[in-house]
Amino acid sequence: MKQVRTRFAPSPTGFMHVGNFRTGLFAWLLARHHGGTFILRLEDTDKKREVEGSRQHILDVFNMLGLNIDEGPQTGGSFGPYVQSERLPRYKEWAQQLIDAGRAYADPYTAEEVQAFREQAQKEKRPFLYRNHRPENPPTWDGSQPLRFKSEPKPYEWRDEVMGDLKTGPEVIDDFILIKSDGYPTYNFAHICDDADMQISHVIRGQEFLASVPNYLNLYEALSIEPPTLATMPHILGADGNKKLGKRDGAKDVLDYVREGYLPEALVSFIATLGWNDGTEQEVFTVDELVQKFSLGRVQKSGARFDERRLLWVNGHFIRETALDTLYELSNDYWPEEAASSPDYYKKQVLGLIQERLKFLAEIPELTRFFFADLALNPELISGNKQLKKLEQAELKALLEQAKTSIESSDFTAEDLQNRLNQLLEQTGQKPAVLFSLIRIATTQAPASPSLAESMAVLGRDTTLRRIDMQLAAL
RNA sequence: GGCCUCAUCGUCUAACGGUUAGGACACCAGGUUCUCAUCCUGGCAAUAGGGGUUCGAUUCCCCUUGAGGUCACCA
Repeated sequence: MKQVRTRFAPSPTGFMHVGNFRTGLFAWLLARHHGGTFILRLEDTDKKREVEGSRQHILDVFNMLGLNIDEGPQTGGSFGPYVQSERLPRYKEWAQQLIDAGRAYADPYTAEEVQAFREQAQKEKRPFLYRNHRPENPPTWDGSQPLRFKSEPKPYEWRDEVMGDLKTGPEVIDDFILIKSDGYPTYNFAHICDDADMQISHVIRGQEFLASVPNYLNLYEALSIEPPTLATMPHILGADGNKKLGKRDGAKDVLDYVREGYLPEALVSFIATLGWNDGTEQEVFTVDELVQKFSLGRVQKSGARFDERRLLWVNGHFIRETALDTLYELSNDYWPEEAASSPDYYKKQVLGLIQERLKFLAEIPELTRFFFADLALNPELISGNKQLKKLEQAELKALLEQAKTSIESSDFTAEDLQNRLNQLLEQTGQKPAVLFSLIRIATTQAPASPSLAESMAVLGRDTTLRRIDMQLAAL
């Protein structure tokens, strides 16, 4: 089997969303699965749309999600340059080959004239075909006009690794532009040349290119290039509606998820299983498992809706699976301001207590703030508690006093505290829902917290008793 | 409008032509000595419609419907 070389070829026109990224991920997985090479190529032939910083952004995404690039703008490689704007002379050579063979010609029309043809076709409800207006004696191409491909319309049948066997008639083949009047090649031309020059074995791309494939096949023939294996990915759709996921309708930057504390492995597992599965009932995958099991044949043909709730679950799953020490390292940027002066061992204990209820790391502050600072007394926690609101203030106060007495003499290990809490249940005859809620509210002033004994053990004697006193004073 | 693609629970999906159509997320109910979670148990919920082929169709074929893509000097 020939060497597998896949590429991801984004244009640097802004951030990368989940839909874009998945195409890159699948190309990467395919290369890794076959022990091949993964190439990043920047398609920056539209200078008007280029966005400053996109190039770095794309590299950041791959870097942060742990997808290493074998050849690319930053890494280099023996088929460079890997930026299309630096390959202009090469496209001229390919173009000359077509001109010499009589398969390319200068477009003599103005943009307005072509637009008029287009509108005419639209009015007549016909698809627009430039070749219906192909000039009989085109001028010599001097670079100031667009250079067009002289197509040879014919039917095609080809195999797509995802979509299966496809076929079209000659009516979809047209004379598309190879080189624009600004001297830059179009995607349609440049990617064909580059894929050939870079010996790409598999082209993986989105469904929006499916309709253009026959044109590409026509061009491959004209250039005597053996076409690579083609694989078309269905679109990822936005959460609501059926529209392809796009920047306009609020698709989020992949790096935003990273910033919010979604773990790289969770993002990779989730995105990979959006339109791919291994045929078993396995729901989450490590990167190694994906590399081992990935195949284009099991990629879904239909579009998949992006459901953030599932991502949330996958991420929570990975957070719970992660060793505490590792999770603590990852949590570094997410602690609340109040924790600034707290020692590592303390923060790590806190993290251990909230690990199983953490969905993404940016939740750490709201889940842990009371471990680092006394929160203001919140009377609604008691008045709104369906057990506690039934009791008189005096009863609550007496109960809390009694609890304090017992807790005061604890050594503040979680075990001892739990024993004392159990004794208090017997002594007071109260239900846990009453006694524990009261103490929990007093010591945390938070609507939710980890289990009581463990929380108090981490908070320590001074803080626990101080907060109980503050609550007593308010009752 | 032409051409192309797609179609299983709300969502992601599984099912050599033979299954009570399976799993997961979400949701609902119960359990785990307090809250929020985790975990466990149970529940709700799907083959778009119509024709064929076949002993038998989610699966193969045709039509309809619906959704998406494309018809750029954007990719």
